[in-house]
This record gives sequence, structure tokens and C-alpha cells, in this order.
Amino acid sequence: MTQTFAEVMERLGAPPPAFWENDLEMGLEHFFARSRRDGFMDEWVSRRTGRQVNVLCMNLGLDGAGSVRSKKDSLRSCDDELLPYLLVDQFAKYKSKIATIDFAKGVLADDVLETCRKNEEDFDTTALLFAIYHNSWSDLRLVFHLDKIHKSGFARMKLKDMVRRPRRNFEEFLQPETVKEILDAFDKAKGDGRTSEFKNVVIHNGHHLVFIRRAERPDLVLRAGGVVHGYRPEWIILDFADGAKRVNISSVSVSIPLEIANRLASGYFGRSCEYENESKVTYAKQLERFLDILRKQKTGELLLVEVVVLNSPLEGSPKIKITDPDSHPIGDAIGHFEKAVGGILSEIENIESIKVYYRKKRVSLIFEKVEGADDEYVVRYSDHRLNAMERRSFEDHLRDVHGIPVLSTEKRFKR
DNA sequence: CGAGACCGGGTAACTAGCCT
DNA sequence: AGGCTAGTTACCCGGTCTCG
Repeated sequence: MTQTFAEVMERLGAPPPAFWENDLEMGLEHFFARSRRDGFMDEWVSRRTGRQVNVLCMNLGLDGAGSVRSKKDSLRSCDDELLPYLLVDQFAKYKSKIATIDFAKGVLADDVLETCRKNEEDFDTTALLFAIYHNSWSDLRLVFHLDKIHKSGFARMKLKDMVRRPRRNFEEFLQPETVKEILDAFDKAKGDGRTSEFKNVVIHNGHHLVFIRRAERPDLVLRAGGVVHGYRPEWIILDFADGAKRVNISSVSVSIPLEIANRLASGYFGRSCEYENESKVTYAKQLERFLDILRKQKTGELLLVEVVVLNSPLEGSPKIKITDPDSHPIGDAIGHFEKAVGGILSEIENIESIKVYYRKKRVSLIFEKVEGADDEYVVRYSDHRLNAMERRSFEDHLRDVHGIPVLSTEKRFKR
């Protein structure tokens, strides 16, 4: 008797197909048939790392003693029990390591964590996800969501007007039914025939993260038998902080997530509320001082590795870029250029962007001129280059060491 | 000889510039 | 103004190398 995939999963107490396909966005169409091919499972088991094998043995209650090879042999006889782990392995692809480790540290027992540890700071993420799956499979959905906050940039926004904090706190307000109602009302008002799907509210580091999936632009997929028309999904993450007085927004579209955030805030505060892009002023003098320090820096936390300058002192005043792709500091090179040709960093207005080297990553900074003010700028940086923890320490570093408030290059507008 | 470290290529996310 | 393309960068996978 042959069982369907859904039946096999049910017999194992594993998640149903809809969980994998809809919640984790994994394509299952050919997975089951492929996994049943001769030798497929054997080959998959062979490719497991020692750490993954150890976690699998723990999860399946197999003898954890002996060589990795002998444990792989006993795994090969398990068959169906391994099926969900094939999917977890597939799920682990392209998931942020930092998101997985961070989450695992919160839910896994110490000895399990140690089994997955590669060295002081590194873990086998697939092994961690095997353990997380076994511990509580619905957590994979959380990992799927948390993964997103490390990979995408966020627009920093704050409430336009001062509002009194309501009696009940924001957390109580953010009930799924309430959020769904507000999303429905928004979709109706928008009238573009697309629906906003409420996916999750997660409390993370004191922030309230609201995850929404919405159809964005029309798209199509090719399948055997023809084309299927639909929409490309977009993930909207509203990261509320400070009792909803501030929100960080990650999304593809520009105005829709802002409107949704406005509606949620209006619902919570009980009056019409709007968020606006946060802007923090830095004066030209501060930036000049910052650049002076930066270009002298030969080693340290923050190194200058690229400058792009408009109206250069070269003939015809073209745009120039001085960059070191290997991320060695370019302070001396700039000094050499200025001595030989002329000044380039003295006019902040002419600086299109710079790149600094921070925690082994190249981070762009732009100095955005404040409309109508002569020497006022908003300093913005490409936050998606850094993960969520690194962003915080980068912002702290620039504020504490250089007195410069930095914001993300991401912004959201009403249309 | 097998398990784990190392490295090259691929993938994803974002930016800037061009075109409609 | 919006969409598409090419360029940039980090991270991840999988094959190869190395060490016990």
C-alpha cells in the first residue's frame, strides 16, 4: 500500500504539507517522488556532517555511541522517519546563520547546543535546525520570520505628533483578530484586489514585530501544462518600538507598509496617527572633523576604504572614486591626491558617498543635505550589510565615539 | 581513509543609472 | 516616476584538501 506524502507526515506526527508550503514557502511538488527514488535516502545520509548525524540519532532515539559511519548505517535503516529532516535540510538553505544561532540559544538545552557547535563562535546550522524541529516543529515558522530581520534593511520612522500613551499596552492591543481587522479594512480601502495576510506577531528584544505577507506585482510561474498567473509576494515587517511611538519598516513597496503602520498606530492610540521618516541632523563641521579622524586611522574599529567625490579638482571636474577593494585604509592615498591635485574632502556637499570597513564588512555612508539648511546633513548608512546586532553596535559606535547619529538609507513615503 | 576545514561559485538583497 | 539591468557585497553550498 502506498501512502501519500500527507499521510506519511501525519503518521509521523510531522507538520502537514500546508505548513511547509504556505508557512515556510517551500516547494514540495516533486519532493516526495524524488525522495522515494532508489538510493536517494542513502546518498542524503552520506552527505550529513557528524554533528547532524549526532542530532538525528538523539532525535530518533538511536544509539549515540560509536563512529559516525556506524551511526550513518543505522540512520539508513530508518527511512520514513528521516523524511521531515530532508525538508528541514532544504529549509536550512539560505537561512541566516545568526538568526538560527540566536534563536537556538533561547530554546535548546546546553548539551544539544554543544553537539551542534563547530568552534568558539560557529555552529552547524542544519544540525541546530534538526534540533529545533524536534524540540517543537512550529518554531521553524519563527526562524523563517526572524531570518528576514537580519537580511533586509529597515526604514526608521517615528510618530509625527506627540500622543498620550493609552492605558492598555501595545502588546495587548496586538491581538491577531485586531490586526486582521485593520488589515481587512485597509485592503478594502485600497481596493487593489490584493489581500494582506497577517502572519505573526513576535516580541524580540522588547520590540513588537508584525509580519504581513501581501501580493505585490503581477507575476507568473511556468508549470507543466502552462503558465499560472498570480502575484509576487512581498513581506512587510513592521518593527514597533517604544510603545509604537517608533516603527522600523522593511518591505519592497514604498507606501503600503507605511499606510498599514499608520492604521495600526491610529487603532492603538485611538486617534489618527502618522509616522514620518526619522531624521537626525549632523552639522558640516562635525562631518569634517569625522572625516579628518577617519582618514588618519590606520587600524581600528572603523577604517575609510572608499570615497566618491563630485566636482573633483581634476580638469573638467569629473566624479572620482578612490577605493581599495581589499579594504585597506585609503587615508594616505587621499592625502597624496590632495597634495598632487587638490582638495577633495573639504566640501561635504561634494561627497556622494564613502565606505567604511566595520567588523570586516564594507558599509556605505551618505551625507544627505537637509532641505533649506546650508550646513545640515542627515547621515545614512546601508544597514542591510550588517546583521541586526551589528547594526546596533555600529550606530552606537558612531554616536558615542564621533557624536554622529546615523540612520538607515531606507525610507518610506506616502504617495 | 574518513571527518572536518578551506575555498570557489552561486544566490540574494540592495543601489545606481538608464530607459520608457 | 517607475521599472529594468548591471554592479556590489555578504553569506551559503558543495567540492577539494588536509590532518589525525
